[in-house]
Amino acid sequence: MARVSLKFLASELGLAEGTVSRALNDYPDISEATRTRVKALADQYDYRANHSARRLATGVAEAVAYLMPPNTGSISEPFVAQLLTGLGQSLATRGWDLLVVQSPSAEQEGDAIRRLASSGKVSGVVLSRPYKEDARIKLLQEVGLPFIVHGRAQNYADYAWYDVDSETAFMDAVDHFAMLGHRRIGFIGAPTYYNFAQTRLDGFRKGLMHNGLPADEALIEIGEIGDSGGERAASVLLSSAKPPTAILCATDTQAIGALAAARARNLTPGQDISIIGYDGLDIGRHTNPPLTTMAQPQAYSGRQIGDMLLAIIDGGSPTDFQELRSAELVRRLSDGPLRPTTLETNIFHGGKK
Amino acid sequence: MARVSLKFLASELGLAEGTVSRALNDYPDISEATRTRVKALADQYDYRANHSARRLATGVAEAVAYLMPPNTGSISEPFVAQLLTGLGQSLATRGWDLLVVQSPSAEQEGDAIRRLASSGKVSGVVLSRPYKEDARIKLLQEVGLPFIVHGRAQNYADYAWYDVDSETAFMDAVDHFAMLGHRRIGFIGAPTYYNFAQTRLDGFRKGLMHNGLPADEALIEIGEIGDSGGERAASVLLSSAKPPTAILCATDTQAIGALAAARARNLTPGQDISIIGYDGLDIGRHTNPPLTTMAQPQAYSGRQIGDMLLAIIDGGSPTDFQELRSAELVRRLSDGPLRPTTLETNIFHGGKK
DNA sequence: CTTGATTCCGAAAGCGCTTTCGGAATAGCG
DNA sequence: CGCTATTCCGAAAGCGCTTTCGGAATCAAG
Repeated sequence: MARVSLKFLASELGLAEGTVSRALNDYPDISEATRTRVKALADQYDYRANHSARRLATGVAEAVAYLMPPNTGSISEPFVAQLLTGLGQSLATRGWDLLVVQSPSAEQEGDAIRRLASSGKVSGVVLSRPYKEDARIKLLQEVGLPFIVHGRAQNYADYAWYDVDSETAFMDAVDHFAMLGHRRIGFIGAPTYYNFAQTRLDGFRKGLMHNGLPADEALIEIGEIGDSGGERAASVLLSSAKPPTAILCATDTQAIGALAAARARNLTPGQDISIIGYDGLDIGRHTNPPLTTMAQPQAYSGRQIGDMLLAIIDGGSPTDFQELRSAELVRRLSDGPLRPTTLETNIFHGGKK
Repeated sequence: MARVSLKFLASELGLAEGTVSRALNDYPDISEATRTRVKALADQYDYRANHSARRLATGVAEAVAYLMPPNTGSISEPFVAQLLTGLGQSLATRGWDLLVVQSPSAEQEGDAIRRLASSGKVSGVVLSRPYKEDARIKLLQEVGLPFIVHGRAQNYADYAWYDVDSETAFMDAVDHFAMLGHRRIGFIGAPTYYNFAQTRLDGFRKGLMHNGLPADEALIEIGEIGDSGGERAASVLLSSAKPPTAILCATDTQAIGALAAARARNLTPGQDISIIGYDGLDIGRHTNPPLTTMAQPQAYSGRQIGDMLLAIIDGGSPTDFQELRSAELVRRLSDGPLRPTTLETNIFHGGKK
């Protein structure tokens, strides 16, 4: 079944190429009769306009790129597939394509973006997991490529983004811990060049303040994203002189690692120590114990982000497309009220010393 | 920074467009002097050939599509991101693009493929998770689009594929269980329209035979992919009159669900009952208890698949690219030797009845 | 039946690039 | 120094589609 061209259809129909094209694209200056005649034959031959030719002629790429976050790997990517699915659905409503682009290293992301812009391959870009100061955002603005950020950078006034309010979520989580009686609350964060990491840390600090708790820097530990990062950070926290009785983690995967670290010390999470994560990963239901977490609504985020990007490409003002969703606490079994355990008494001794 | 065209470069250099093009593409009939002159200016203007125009002129798409498996969602997709990363790396060596395409439903996948083929958007396709009888494969062959299958369908003689030998893996797993003394071994499978599901079931059966164990259909339960499917299937198995003492699961996510089902019955996996999964998901290290699994080497599968597909597109014979890797048992804590527990005695009673 | 409006389609000019072909300029040779 | 071989570049023809423009045919109105 060889590829059929416009020219072929035209000759077959005894029409000019231009006429066939206009018929197919529903131009008003084509009679209903020939329009249906043309479309029928096109269907019959399963004709599909060559995309490159179409793009060349119209000048619109009809495609969008998703910039794959660098350092992709490990458990932390369950959301990538979900996001791509949603994005794809959104684009499919127009028959647009979804490109996945990645750069070999973080340094070369600028090149990748520049290449995208100057090759005209795509009409828009989705950027994930921005840094605090994100050069990519500035670059996208410079080259004038429409884009939307999944997350926010430190200043987020003048571009489009879709984000979850993790700052509030972390304040709420501290409230939750405080309500359970915890006063020594630890925090496992991610590298703060990621803006989300900074935001969550800020939320944690505000939460402490809001509950009249002292900010003890010794209770804050930064680790890599992922379970092993969380495990290491939790080990540090738990082996300190005055370990926390509750730990808040910047990501679920870190929290999962923290659970392991706690158990390795014969502490039962949910009883001897409380641990809460953030993300709402499904897998948290099956950890030991099931992980309490702040779930972000990511089911339809892909679709939403796609729709927003398309609107911007259509000429919408980026600043009209800034959407902040909120996360909600999903209680499972890794948190619980403060109770005087061996750990606690140790702490009290320490405190009295 | 407006987009710069060949024409602009040509006029700027006082050369003909064709000459500039050939200089850029390293044609031998261009003097070294002008070649460097041209390239310098191109660099200066950050020139990048318009891809659509180039594709139109050369006729090669310089892009490859990944067909996103339908029903994507839940935990089962950690590998998608990994695969895409690897694929992208492979394609990047040539500057080719990676398209992600999905169809709204399984029925419409044929249309999606036909559209891909007749629009000339891509020069090749990666197909994941084939069905036993996979119409998509036949279709791809008909339309003459180069492709490679990640996995295999029932007959797999005449196309390219990259797969892991799960049949042998499942035989090995049965051996393992038998060595631990188990004789009532259950199996939780996936829907057998997926060929991998059939393969694994076959491996299980062969394993039983190899160990002289009877094939008891009551010990085989098919469930959906995913944790809840596994949980349901395990519940059925465990609440039967003669429950198994060991369960083999077609996927890790099902096994994770099975762990939950066992614990819900106050059975401790690894002691009262043995459970083994397949996939080697990282997350298995954090389940309760950590999941013993047969790990497939998927770290570089994406790169490998990409390289194979490119070779085929270059004219290689698809049948020269069929690669079978093997999985290996990763013992964690969800399996153990058969021991007479409450469960066992129940079984013996049942058996004597 | 003529005139001005409409309706519908053909023709042609690109979109930005590649690639073939031929010819001018240069080099190599006796 | 004349002649053939090379080297290097210009010109032009597409690739398959879109879109503007103008004109032929049809229509309604006078």
